[in-house]
Amino acid sequence: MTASHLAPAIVARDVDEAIAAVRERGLRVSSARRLLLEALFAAHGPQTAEELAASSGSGSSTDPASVYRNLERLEAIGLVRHVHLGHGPGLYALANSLADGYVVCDGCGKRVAASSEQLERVRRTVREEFGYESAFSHFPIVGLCPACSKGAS
Amino acid sequence: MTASHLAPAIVARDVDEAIAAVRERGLRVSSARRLLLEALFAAHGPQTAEELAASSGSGSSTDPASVYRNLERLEAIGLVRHVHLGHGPGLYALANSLADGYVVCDGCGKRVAASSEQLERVRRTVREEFGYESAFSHFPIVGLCPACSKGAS
DNA sequence: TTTTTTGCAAAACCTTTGCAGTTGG
DNA sequence: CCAACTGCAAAGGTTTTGCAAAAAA
Repeated sequence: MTASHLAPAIVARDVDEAIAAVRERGLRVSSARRLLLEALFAAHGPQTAEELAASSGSGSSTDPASVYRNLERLEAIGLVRHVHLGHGPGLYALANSLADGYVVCDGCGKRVAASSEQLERVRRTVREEFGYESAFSHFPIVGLCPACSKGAS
Repeated sequence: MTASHLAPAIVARDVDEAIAAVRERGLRVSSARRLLLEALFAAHGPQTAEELAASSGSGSSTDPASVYRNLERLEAIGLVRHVHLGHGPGLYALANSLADGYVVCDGCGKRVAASSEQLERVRRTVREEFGYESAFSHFPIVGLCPACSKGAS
């Protein structure tokens, strides 16, 4: 319903469940992988690969190349997703912790995570108007927040 | 109404009007600038900086650095806008030729330019649901087109 | 003449790739 | 043991920046 050509999202409650899912798909559980999963579970919002690399390991961080490769593989199996909320690097999160969508203010940069209920009406309107099954989890809805709208003409 | 923190869009019907606008804002009319404007007027859809650099000048192309600097300046005064329709480089177009929004299919990549009338209802729904004045001219609406929706479960 | 703009070169930034060595199963 | 995975180094693609020379006003 929110899907696409991506692998269906895997729901993993904790690192152990995620590790089990990784093993189930025939991937190995290396320590870099485990550390990345821990970093993803510890994260509060979507993170850059660099941030995840830094928090993968206490002191010693995982090499960025491995982080990118692992994010790619975990995304391929449906455990991870990434978003682009602006001009910077992509942001990664566990598929089941990623908001259904994001709304960002073009004026002040404020980001709001949108619930599936809030998005339902937007999706319906898009469906009726364009015939597309839309999702706002890869690119956000961009606009002006109430405060910034007032400032503009 | 579709605006943001960006300069209001300048409407220029042809290269001469654009050049006049450039001069009015105190910018100079160099030949690189003129060639870029010609390329923008000749373009059929939004173009990458590289494409614009290549079509700026017959045989001799303008240096990419100058193209980027000029696109930035022209965007700052409201003559140009840019869009991100996917993972590639940004796409640039004259502000008054850019569609009000874009809808792209996550499955087959098909891109549809959306009219302001079609987007009006989407914008209203977003306004009611989130209080934001949204625009889909910087990031597109992403989803599955009718054909690709059928293919998916 | 003064200020803007250009081209070139170099760097910055984010991400991917090749490869030889290591590790998980 | 063997395939998968790692770190390192190098490269790729896009965009930015510094600077001296050239061009616009």
